[in-house]
Amino acid sequence: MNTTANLVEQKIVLNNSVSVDCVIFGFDFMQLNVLLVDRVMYDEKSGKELFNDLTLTGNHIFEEEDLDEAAARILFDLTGLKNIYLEQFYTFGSPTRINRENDKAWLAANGRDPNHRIITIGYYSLLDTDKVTLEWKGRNVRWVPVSDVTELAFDHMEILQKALQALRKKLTREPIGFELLPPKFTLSQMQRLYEVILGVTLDKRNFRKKVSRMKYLVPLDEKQKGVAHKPARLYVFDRDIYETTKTELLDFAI
Amino acid sequence: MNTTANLVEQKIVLNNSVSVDCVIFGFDFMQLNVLLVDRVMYDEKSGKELFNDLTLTGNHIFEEEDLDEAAARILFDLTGLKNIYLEQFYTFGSPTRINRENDKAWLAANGRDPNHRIITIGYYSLLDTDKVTLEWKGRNVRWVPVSDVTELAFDHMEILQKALQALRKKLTREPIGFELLPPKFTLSQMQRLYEVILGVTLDKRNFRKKVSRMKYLVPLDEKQKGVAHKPARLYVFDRDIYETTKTELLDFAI
DNA sequence: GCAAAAGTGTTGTCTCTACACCCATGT
DNA sequence: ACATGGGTGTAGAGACAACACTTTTGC
Repeated sequence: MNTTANLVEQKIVLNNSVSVDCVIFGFDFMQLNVLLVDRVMYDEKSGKELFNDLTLTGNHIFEEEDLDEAAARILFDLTGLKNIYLEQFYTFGSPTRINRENDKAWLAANGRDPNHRIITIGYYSLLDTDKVTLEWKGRNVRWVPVSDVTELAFDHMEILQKALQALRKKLTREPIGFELLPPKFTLSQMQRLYEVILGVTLDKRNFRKKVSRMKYLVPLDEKQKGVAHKPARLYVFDRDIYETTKTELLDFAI
Repeated sequence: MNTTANLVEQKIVLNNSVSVDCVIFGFDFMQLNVLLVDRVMYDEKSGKELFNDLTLTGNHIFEEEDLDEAAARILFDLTGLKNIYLEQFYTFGSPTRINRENDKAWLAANGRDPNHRIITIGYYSLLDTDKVTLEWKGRNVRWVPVSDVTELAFDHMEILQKALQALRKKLTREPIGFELLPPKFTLSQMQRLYEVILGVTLDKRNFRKKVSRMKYLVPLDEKQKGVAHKPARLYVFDRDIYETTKTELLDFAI
């Protein structure tokens, strides 16, 4: 869904039947958030508010633009960040994607044909909420804790759920979380990251035992400073070691 | 890519920028095959063969048709089979997907604009080669062992590789292979299935130990008949037990 | 009786879960 | 001195890889 129409006018879009939707997850050590856009619709005559809800962030694809590039552009336009972890997870194209009255009314009011099907390619990304100054902060884009989201416009709730599922599956198999930690981090910070994103609690000793087997997690001779408790050892994530030692898990599950 | 143009004319297609490509894997206990379509192009004047290669199977999406339905229709048109395991795995939309001369010439000769980008949604499916009577058998659709495929038209080699990767990952985590076995099967047949599709060899005793922990694999009081060796016990896959006992693996990997 | 595939057990190593206390620092 | 999070070990259970011989059938 196009929620940033002002940007589209600058270039020729590929066509009006395909878009990219980004599920932008933000992690802040407290909770997992998702970036949502306010959608408000007023009655044309009375000016009365008809509804006020939220959508994911999306946009059209430009000519000469790869799908990944379109997703990265949407992310950049909203956050000013580049080179962020971004992954395609599913494409949504049911002919009945848009069938609620609110959604049809909103499209019609925004100059689009509510009966024209749009296929949208879903991407999710994961970034540090605190590193972002939202371009539209305080206006209509904001972070919402994922656990608070119960309803979204269009079929965006379904897209969000599928994105969350894909993110969690990925995080359990690959080290995609280290961009969210400081370059030097403590094991407690790392544990907290996994707990927040996976929505579980983990045993501290067992977590450390597991982690001590990850060769790409390099302990430093350096400790935290200025904390009112025993200072923790710092670690770094070594991508080179990860790339050279990683092994496919082809062992099949019960 | 549209390789079954005769079918498209019957209905209105959604638009000319989106298609579905199916990577149809066929298993036959000997090897893993993929269904490919011959693509031959002749010189207009001399009638000389310009090239002769292979493509995956694909088609446009009709109005009022869900993406999954489009993929199922392509599969049905080629094999006459319905209710086959089918899964969306990735969407390909690079602006430079089609940039080889052969591909451009072929599109132009088939009345399409070689510079018009088509985004294609990839599905893979998995079925029993022997259960299929190819609708176009002997004409231009045929099974090719996956290991023999080194080159395909367009970006279809990339699509095939990504499909194979997705299939293998899925097979290691979920019981998607039982449609390929007879309703009552032996453990050796099941082991062979995993070996062929994953491209590995497994230890018989360890395989059976693992399998004996899968409660949804129910041993019968019934044995093979008419085989010139010790007859094997037969098993059935119980989907109900699988659904009720399956558990998410959220344990994260090293 | 022979060919062909079925079926079975052990050992050593590793990983998992569950669980409770002392340590180093800032205030 | 106290509050705060850091850091550690064990035991029992289950899973893993490696490895070789006997059994049952059809011919």
